[in-house]
Amino acid sequence: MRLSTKGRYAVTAMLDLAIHYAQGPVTLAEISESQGISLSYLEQLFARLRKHGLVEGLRGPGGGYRLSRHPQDISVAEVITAIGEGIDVTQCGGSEDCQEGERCLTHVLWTRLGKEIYEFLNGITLASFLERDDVNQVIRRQQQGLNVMAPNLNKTVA
Amino acid sequence: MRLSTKGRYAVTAMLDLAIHYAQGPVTLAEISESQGISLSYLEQLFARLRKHGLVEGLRGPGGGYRLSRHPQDISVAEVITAIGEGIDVTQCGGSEDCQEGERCLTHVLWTRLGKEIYEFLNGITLASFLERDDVNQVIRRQQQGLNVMAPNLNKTVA
DNA sequence: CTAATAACCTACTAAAACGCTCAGGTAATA
DNA sequence: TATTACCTGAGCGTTTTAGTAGGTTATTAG
Repeated sequence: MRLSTKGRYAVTAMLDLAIHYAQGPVTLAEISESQGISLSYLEQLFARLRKHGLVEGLRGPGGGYRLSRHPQDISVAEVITAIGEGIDVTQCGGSEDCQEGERCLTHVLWTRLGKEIYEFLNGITLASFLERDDVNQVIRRQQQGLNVMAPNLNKTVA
Repeated sequence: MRLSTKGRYAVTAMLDLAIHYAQGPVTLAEISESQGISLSYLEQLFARLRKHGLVEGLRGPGGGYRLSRHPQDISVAEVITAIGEGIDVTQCGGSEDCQEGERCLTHVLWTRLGKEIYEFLNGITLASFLERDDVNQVIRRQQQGLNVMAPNLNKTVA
């Protein structure tokens, strides 16, 4: 479980897709401009998100990216682990071959904590996060006059 | 809120101190050997932990490091933020000067999530973590014949 | 059909962070 | 006074970060 700016980019970009979930695909150029992230960098991040089946890209004019699953079914943990491929491996090999000394203790302690953090983030879905009062307020303020998407998050789109 | 190997080192080292809390100071050399971390690197990490008032060093023969507060009163979040000084600052300055566009949205979204993660890790103290059944079992297995510290975690030491 | 669009792919790069080593301090205790 | 152990800083190789550059495919609007 690694956590850095890279993860922030990925999560906020995914939230962007979630916000416009009912309004068709979003281009990376739009995300790039609105969030101030380099386009090519976004492409690299989305390549990983695509490989992990979180998004799908539609080519050509009118194309862009959209979530391949419902915002309810994508957790923050999934997004973060998708972009951080070389996940933390503890020094003692990884699984079984450490039994003596405290090195094994270190291993147990950290994997326990890491698992806990993962479970926590896995409980937060894109939809659940956007539905929170304070978050929803900001989104609504940004979309004055536009279609508010929040109510649409709860029904499946054909 | 950043999370990497560096944080793992700090947290596991602090847990080490917590385990031996009732048994006097622990030298960095011991931690270095038992956990397989470079001594000088440990010294650098502990310099930061000390600056944040989490540990105190005792010089001279028989010296070492010990927690400056009770394991109950030190959270995992504190340890991680102590060693990661250059904490994540969002691009839009940090606080107030972003009001237009979605950049502000990004800001709000991530700080909200980051705060949540912090609160979660802040709820886990060194003591509470060590008291868990599965963790405690491993510790006990390591300390066969030695003084088991777990019961001591609940009472203050003079 | 054609031209514009936007995903997709590969390689490269400057800067930062990471993990560590080395060399030398300074302070406290036996 | 000698040992122990904290403390500091400089430097170094590697990895990650964040971004650039330049291309190719696929799709669609005109």
